[in-house]
Amino acid sequence: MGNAKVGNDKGADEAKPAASTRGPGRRLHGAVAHKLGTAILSGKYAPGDTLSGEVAFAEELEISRSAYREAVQVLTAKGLVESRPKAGTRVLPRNRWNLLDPDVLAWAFAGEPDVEFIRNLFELRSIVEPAAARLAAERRDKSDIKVMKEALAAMRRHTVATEAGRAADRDFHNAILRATHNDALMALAASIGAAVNWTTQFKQRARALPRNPIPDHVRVYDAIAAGDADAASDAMRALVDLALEDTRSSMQD
Amino acid sequence: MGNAKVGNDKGADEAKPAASTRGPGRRLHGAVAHKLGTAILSGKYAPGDTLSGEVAFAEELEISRSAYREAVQVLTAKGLVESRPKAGTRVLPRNRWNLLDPDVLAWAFAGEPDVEFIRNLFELRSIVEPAAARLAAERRDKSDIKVMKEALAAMRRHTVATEAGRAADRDFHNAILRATHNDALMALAASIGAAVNWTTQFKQRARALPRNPIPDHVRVYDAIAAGDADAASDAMRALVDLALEDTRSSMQD
DNA sequence: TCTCCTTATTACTCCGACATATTACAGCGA
DNA sequence: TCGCTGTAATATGTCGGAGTAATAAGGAGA
Repeated sequence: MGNAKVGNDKGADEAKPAASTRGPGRRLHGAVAHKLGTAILSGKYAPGDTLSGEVAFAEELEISRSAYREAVQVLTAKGLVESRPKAGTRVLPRNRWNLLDPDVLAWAFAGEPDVEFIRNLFELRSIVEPAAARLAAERRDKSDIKVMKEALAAMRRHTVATEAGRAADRDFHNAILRATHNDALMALAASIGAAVNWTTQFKQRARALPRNPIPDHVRVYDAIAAGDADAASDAMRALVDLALEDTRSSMQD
Repeated sequence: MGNAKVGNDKGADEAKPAASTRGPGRRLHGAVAHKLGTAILSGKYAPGDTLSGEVAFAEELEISRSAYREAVQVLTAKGLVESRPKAGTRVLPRNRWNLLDPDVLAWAFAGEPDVEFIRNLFELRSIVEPAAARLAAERRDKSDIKVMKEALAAMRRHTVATEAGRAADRDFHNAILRATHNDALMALAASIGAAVNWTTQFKQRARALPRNPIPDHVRVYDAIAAGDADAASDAMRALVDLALEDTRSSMQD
């Protein structure tokens, strides 16, 4: 069989390979992609910067070149970097980034998120969500309403101060997007849901829940359930505007 | 130096490694990702299906496991597939796909695109673009107007029948998104631009340019240049509605 | 019937080498 | 001196194989 041991014997007391967060179900290259992604989004590597060569960087991270390359492929797929022979791997300009990608959003909010970017996300919400609520009011079926009702009940039960409550909030908004029966809009749900989640988390970080969000949500729900498109659109617009106001006031401190 | 030849000697007359489209600047794993991506988007591999194991599939494609794995990482990053030990690599349900990702959109339009999906994309356009035109009218600066003016001139010069004309059309819409000075909206530009491009290509495939799109664009441009937000929004809404109508009529044949 | 454990399968990680593409420079010619 | 062309250096790209770890499935026991 051969006793030639060539595998990864990283030494008996080398501890662990630096990849900080690495639970089960979280692969090594995924952890590295997360590490590099947050580094880029936080500005540690600016657009135009060239990363150290594969060999050097992989060695620095104490991982194999294969794992490093697979991580870079992920970043490339999301438009963050570009690799060319001889030229190296360099960070692309910001307008090439897929900012709506759920992972990229997660990386953006991993550190201290840009205030201007949060404003932009709310502007996107204020465009998409009222229109989505209008369509949902026109097209929702019984099961859509059921999901929204349950999400609303869960929000009431847990409040948005808990993780379960925020998940219910996300579910509520996702249910509206799904009720439009439009795949393209549903794809935005992941992005918008992420924005909803992290911004609410930010709101309550600053001050303890400045306002009860339940009534706003109930108004949206009632309008959609009643099939009143105009009312649904208006109610959702009011909800987003109020959420933006709360978030803005808690960020200006 | 050793004469032990172990590298990739694919035989003298093996032709090429099956990866069909593979130009310079187009890596092997990129080509494989494209191949698999189009296969998934076209429905050749349905959600829930399990791909053959790494070894078997890589062998079938006549590429190394490394290249195959890097391609799969790309698909994973875009939410198309998920890999787990023992379970294999399986196609995720459609609602997990990042349908707004430019590459995914390209793969979706590589074959015969779903008519319903095109309708959904137009619905997204009819939500986002009028709102974007409104913001652009409020925030545009001189350079924004300049870019739009040039794109419009290029459209007039080449007509949308040519590739250069379609590129100008895309540039025009991108310029509007960019004039909002909102990063999140600009990220949508890539997706919407792709939709604009392929749908116009489809329109003229069926019938030779049913209507001159220039006047619609001029109305939008004038309103934005004049800073009239309401007019810009209305003009853009009309433009998208007319484009949808043209596309729909050319698809129903 | 249910839970726990064992086992087999599959993806995951590592390694070292060779191939290829692209940049940068040097030499040459106009 | 300027511009072009061919050559060499270098980093990414690709390859094959070996060994590890995680998980789903099946079997043993309660």
